[in-house]
Amino acid sequence: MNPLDSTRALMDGLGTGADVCLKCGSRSIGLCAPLDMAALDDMAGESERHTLDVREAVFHQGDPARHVYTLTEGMARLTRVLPDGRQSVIGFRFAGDILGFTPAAEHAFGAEMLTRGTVCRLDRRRLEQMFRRYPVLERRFLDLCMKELAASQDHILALGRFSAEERVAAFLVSLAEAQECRNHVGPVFDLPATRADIGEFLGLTLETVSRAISAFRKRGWIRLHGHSGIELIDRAALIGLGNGDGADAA
Amino acid sequence: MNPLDSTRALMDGLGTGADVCLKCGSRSIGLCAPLDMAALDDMAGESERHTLDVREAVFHQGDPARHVYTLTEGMARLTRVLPDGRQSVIGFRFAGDILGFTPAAEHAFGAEMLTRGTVCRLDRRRLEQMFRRYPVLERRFLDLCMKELAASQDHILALGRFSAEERVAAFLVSLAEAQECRNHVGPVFDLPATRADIGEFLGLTLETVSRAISAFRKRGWIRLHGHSGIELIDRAALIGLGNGDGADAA
DNA sequence: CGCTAATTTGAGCATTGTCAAGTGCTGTGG
DNA sequence: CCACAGCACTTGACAATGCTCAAATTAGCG
Repeated sequence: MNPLDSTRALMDGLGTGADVCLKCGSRSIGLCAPLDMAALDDMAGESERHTLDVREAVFHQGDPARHVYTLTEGMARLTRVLPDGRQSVIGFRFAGDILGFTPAAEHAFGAEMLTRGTVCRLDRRRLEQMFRRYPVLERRFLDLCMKELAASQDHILALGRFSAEERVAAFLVSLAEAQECRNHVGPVFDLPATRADIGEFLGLTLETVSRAISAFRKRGWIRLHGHSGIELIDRAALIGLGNGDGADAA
Repeated sequence: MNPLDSTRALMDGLGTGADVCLKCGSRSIGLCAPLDMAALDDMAGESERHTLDVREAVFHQGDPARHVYTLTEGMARLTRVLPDGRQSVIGFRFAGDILGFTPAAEHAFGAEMLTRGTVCRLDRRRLEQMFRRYPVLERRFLDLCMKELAASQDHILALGRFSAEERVAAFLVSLAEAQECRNHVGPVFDLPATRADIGEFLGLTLETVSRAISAFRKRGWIRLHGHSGIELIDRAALIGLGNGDGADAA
């Protein structure tokens, strides 16, 4: 593969347009945004592009963490399995997000595609070299990490304090915002995660997720388009539920 | 205050001994571990030490994030309040931990002391200058951030998939390990968090936390020493519950 | 020693999980 | 292009975990 193609792939997938995203507030998503062309060419020589099928794993929990991935196309879920077999979805990732960056020797969770998609793979040792050569890149990682930490804390809040419907509402809104961040057009969003995936993410059973979604549908807040399309009709209502700005507010 | 005193305070509080902690695996806790003496002196000139009382706030949710704090003594809780008044404890922090570092303009959560203690306060702009002068410091922040992120994901797993008793067991074990990391001696650990604090952290009510602790006591797994002392008699049993290594394991 | 706050414990109830059966996409093969 | 098979989803009835409300008990602190 031509190294420059790989660079373009990274840039395209990462959505490195000059515009500021109105929803997520960041100047751009993805890893390489702060690098100039010379640095990008430098980096591109080291990265490989891979295409993955639905339900295919990017890496497994426990794998040696030899690479860092950038999801350039598609949607993935991060899963963690407990010793007794219980599984949990830690989070979802979209085009432009980084997968599998860790200072640990092994991946603490697995990553599987929910759609067909592509990833850019970069050797971890090479990334460390890049850090030394382009310090701005390390700062980029730190900022992304902090942002992810903030998102994790939001999720902790949701799991600890929100009812089933509140969690599902918050999830739907954040899914819509994530897709709007990535230049989605039209009122219908992709929902490639199954009810089971959503349930494992929100700490609910798939039946409870289904009931919540049905309830929203019956209230006219959403409309379903087949199994993988969803339209938010009354987003304000969903946000009201999902923000913890409940009716019991003083 | 003498700048060098402040440096010592940082070093002491951060537990920067040369030994590797057997429990948490890191070479040392705290911020300044990788800096040499010259850098420490440089940094010390910028930091201020503060003593705080029980239940006093280090900073509030929504405050402009002008400073970064190092908790040098005592235990603190991080809290987040929702618009409707529901509150959640995001986490607990101990001597050596960093508080309030964020790239955002405002603190997304508040920090309050659970015990009397001291913090070292460093201006955020000065910290950014330190990053440029000592790049190793930025890497230190990145590693700490990744570690915290991993801890958050563990917590997400616990909130989403663990029963009440499993969560309380995991909390007690992690509390014990945190104190052992910080050179605690003897079998009795401090438990300055109230049942309500623990409940808000674990997504449970204080009554449910109390029932779980009572159950452990009746099984002989723990012994209470007043309201703020706890002794783990059968740690293996608690770990078995709290690891998700349940009885249903194959 | 007495006051206050934290904790413990109990009883009833609500939300969510479990189990089960039925419906409707979606994609594949004829 | 259509029929069928498989999977995801929906819905219902019941059970259980954890919450709510209430009262009693204990620890800590002056």
